[in-house]
Amino acid sequence: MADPKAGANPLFLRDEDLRAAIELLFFGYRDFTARADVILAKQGFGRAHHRVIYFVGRHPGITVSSLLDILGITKQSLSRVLSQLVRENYILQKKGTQDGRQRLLYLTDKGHELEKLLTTEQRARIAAAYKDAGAVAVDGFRKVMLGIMNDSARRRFKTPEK
Amino acid sequence: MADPKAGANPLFLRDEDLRAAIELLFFGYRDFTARADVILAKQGFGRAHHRVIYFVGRHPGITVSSLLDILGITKQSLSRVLSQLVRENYILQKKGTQDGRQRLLYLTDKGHELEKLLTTEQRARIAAAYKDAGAVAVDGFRKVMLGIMNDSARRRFKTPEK
DNA sequence: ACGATATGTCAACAGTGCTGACGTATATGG
DNA sequence: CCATATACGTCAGCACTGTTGACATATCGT
Repeated sequence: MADPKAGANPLFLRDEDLRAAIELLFFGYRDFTARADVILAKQGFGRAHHRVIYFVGRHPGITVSSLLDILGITKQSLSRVLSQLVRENYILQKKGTQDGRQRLLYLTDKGHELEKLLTTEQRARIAAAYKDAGAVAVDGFRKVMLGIMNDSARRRFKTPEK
Repeated sequence: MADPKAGANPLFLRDEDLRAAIELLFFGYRDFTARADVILAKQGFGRAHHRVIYFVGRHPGITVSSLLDILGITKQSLSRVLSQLVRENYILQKKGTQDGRQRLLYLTDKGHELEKLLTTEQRARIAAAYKDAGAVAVDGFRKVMLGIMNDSARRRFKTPEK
């Protein structure tokens, strides 16, 4: 694009720029998830399984309700994939010690293995894109993505959760 | 197991940074599409309908096979939503003049209306995020998203296609 | 003891991918 | 002109994932 979109007039957003952004998100997200989808299909799993595996790996001991908050789906939808993952020994449930109603979720070794298999390619893809783009671009990417998401999701990134 | 972060990655890319990127994409994309999904649901449509509406609006006169290339789905999947959109008068098909086998796709007025309704909020969301982030960040966002997507998709952005 | 909360489950339905199998119209090369 | 390839459409069936609605059980807190 030989167009002066930056510089003197940085806030002037043409329709073309907005359309481009929509498409960057569409193609980027599609290609980002495509490889993992293939691996999942071979195991009889889908993207929902991946998300559960991912976030349980990310937050060991997470409760079912926290996981529901993160995923933004109904408990019935989660139950379908979660119970399958527990049954097939990818995820372990432990009764909460403070609150016995809770079922704390952990990856088993088998679960860790699958998580690694699934996200290795995704991490490599991100790492390569980050490296090519450079540190300043990475910071810009973060800023824009944070701006796109809802407040509730943005808060996850603002407050260090560990 | 608890901490494989620093060390392996050049350019200071910690495991934490890569995980954050994965989550930025997940939450960003999820929230980006959520509002449009609600509007679509009210019409008995889904995200697939939106994509068809969007890309036909973007490329008036596009052929079915080009649309298939862009969407990356099978013709049977496309047919289901496309024939519905044609039947309900959102999209118009014209027989190709050079090649009579082709069915060139156009939005009807009704189609344009729906497209506008669907993407107005998305554009506003992008515009707000872009404004907050600033021109430098926008450029970085573009760079990273281009780096994440596959070559074939990236080419759509490199070569100005109109 | 009682109401609220955390979780699980059964059932039905919708949307959107997929594969496989055909069918028609049109273009193109020999 | 004919044979083959291409563009498009469609029927059928299956899988995954989201939804709503209705219940059920265990546990917590008062």
